[in-house]
Amino acid sequence: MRIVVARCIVDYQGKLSAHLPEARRLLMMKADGSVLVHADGGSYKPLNWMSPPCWLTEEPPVDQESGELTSEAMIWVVTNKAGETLRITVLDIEHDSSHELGTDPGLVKDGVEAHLQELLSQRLDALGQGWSLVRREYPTAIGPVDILARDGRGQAVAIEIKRRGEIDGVEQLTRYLELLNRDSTIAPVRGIFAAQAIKPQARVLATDRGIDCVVLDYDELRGMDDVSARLF
Amino acid sequence: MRIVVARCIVDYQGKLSAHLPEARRLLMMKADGSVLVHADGGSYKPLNWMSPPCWLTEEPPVDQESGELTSEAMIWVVTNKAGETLRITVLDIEHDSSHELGTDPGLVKDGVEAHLQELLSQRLDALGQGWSLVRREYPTAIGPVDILARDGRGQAVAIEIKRRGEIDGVEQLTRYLELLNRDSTIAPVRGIFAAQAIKPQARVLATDRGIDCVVLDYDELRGMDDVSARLF
DNA sequence: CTGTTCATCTCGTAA
DNA sequence: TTACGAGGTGAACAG
Repeated sequence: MRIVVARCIVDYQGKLSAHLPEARRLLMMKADGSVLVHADGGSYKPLNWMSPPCWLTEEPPVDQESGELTSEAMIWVVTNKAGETLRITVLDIEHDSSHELGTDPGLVKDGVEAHLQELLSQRLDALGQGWSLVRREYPTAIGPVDILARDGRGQAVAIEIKRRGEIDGVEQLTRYLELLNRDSTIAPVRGIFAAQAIKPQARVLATDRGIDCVVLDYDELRGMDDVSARLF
Repeated sequence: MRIVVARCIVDYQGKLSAHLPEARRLLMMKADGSVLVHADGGSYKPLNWMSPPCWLTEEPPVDQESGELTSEAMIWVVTNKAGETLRITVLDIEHDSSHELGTDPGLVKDGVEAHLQELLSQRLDALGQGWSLVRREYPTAIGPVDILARDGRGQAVAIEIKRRGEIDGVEQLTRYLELLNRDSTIAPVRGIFAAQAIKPQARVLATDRGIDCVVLDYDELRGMDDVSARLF
């Protein structure tokens, strides 16, 4: 990885056009050819970048009109297969170093949506007494339903789980319910939209369609003994 | 901005748990307190990070069990208001430098959805003869429709514009049409789904619902003289 | 290979 | 401040 701190001008031409006026920035060239342009603020997203696979070439600092050499140190041009280009005009370099990092062993995660699904499928009693799991990832023609269960009265229930409950999730569950209710062997099927947090508009849409909303508490699901409130 | 290249172990505890085993990585500390941990590959997303506002403190390298100093150089602890923490155990430092970058003038973009909407509203003649704009961002109870227009026969048309036409865009337009068609002053309203590219499944769903699909050509809309083909 | 879904999404913008 | 939608979304996973 090569790290450069320099005054620079950056132009991206591709899916859109983007231009960065002259300023001092951090330029990161990774081993896979990708390039990142970072400012001293903002979050993890670079101001501008080129994703791999891509290739970096260096253009001589020739003025496009006069054809003469300019005072600029160099122009880096990064291109990918789709023809998108990132042009970095480097005006002066404050720091330049290269480092051998090797391949990274990678990130280990815990607590994503898959875990919520696993937990809830094991704790259907959190939804009410007598609930039973039919199966996780219950297949339909348009994709798998997160959980198919039966409630205390034996009626089929399709459960869609999200970390954050937004309108898209309600649409998704609606499509599943429409399909499942055509299947006479399990119809009628009702829906539950379960998430760690549910946006108001998503709740309104769900309610309008007769879908129940449930807010999941990760810690409560994880705790084996204490489920503070039955939902049904 | 401080740039450090070092062997390190990283642990994040917050919205989820994440762990990075020991390896050599680039650590970026920005002026706003945010920290990024980058490997020499992957795209622009860091392996691990903490977004601002947050604060970095340094812990002495004390072993948690024995209470004695360990051989580790130091532990950086980054915390935010929500109590999420990023702990970086720095084992040895290969590079360490600080740079004054100043505030960045920022990015200038061109070619996003807003431009498409602006262009199309000015070039409704690209859809057919005699079309007229009612208004952009036509308000409904569930949000504004991108464009409301009238076609050559005076019928109302709701146009939803996306850069990439996917299934949720069709769902969105469907909801608008349902609402608009309850309004007797403008009903019947038909729909047009306009995008630079439309995914096959989105096209199927749109067609099934009687919504016309239009592929927008950015350059063609921008050009004043030449509209190669009328769409209706 | 395409298509779909998740994300510590990030980021803008409007109410 | 919060809520919502777009993104050069990226990244993982299934078909």
